Amino acid sequence: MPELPEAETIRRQLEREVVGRTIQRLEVHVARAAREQGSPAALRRLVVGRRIVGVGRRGKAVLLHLDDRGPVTLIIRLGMTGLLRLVSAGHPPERGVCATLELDDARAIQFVDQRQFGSLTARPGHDPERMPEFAHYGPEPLSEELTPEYLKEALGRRRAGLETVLMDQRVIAGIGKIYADEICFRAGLRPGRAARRLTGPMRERLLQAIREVLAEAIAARGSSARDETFRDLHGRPGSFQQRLYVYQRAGEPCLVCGTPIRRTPMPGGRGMHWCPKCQQ
DNA sequence: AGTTGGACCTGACTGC
DNA sequence: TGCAGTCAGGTCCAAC
Repeated sequence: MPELPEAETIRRQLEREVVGRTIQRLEVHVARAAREQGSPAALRRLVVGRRIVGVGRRGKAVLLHLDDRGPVTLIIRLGMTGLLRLVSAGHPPERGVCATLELDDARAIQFVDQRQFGSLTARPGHDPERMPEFAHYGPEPLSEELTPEYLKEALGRRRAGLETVLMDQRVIAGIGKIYADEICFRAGLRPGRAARRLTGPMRERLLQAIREVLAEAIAARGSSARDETFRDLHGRPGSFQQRLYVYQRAGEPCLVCGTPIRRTPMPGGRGMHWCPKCQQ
């Protein structure tokens, strides 16, 4: 599932490849991909003919900033299985391709999304903070806005478990299942521990773990774990799956102490992976 | 307000 | 071999 590191990997690659190009055509192969916009035609009207002037990211979403005048942003939400692929024009839309953005240089960006949880939405302006999608989003985890004081405030009133809170985009934007598991491990904290029961030193460890894990995962161009379909813009897998300590490792020995990794359900039935010896 | 559970989706896997 | 059931978990929504 594409989370912040995967979205950032795609953002960096798009920035190198497509800034300056104009969107000549937009083919929507699966109408559901434009559901947030209302219709494929409405989406087409807003993006076709506009030039890509920058590529951004907010949380797990990739942002294509279009036009200097009459600014529009194409918000690409990857959902569970979404990815972008840069292909040559005329490349046939294979199974799973939901939309094709044809550029003016005989190339195209394909939006591939098996499970169709992702979406494409165009909004006026370039500032994500003014878009309804991100109105409730918490700070970017790698920005200076994420401070020990903020964490104390944000975790302090939450009765829920730490992992649940880490995955709440209102608290911090961009963390999903894989990195929530890994951050908890790196911080030495059990994912089920009540968020508001963290001490000051624990929050310090948590903050450091968030920054380290996400930065390392970006450097590794994301994770393509066991049942992860993630591929970057050029179709290559990431490599962070080789450095996962707990995610999807239930029953296997902890890489630090050898204790079998445990999997326990969190509210909603999803599993948290953790080491009973390394995590308090 | 915070929390929980279900719905949306499809492919991979499991068990009979 | 086939087929029903289960799991995966990002995000939104309804209900407690």
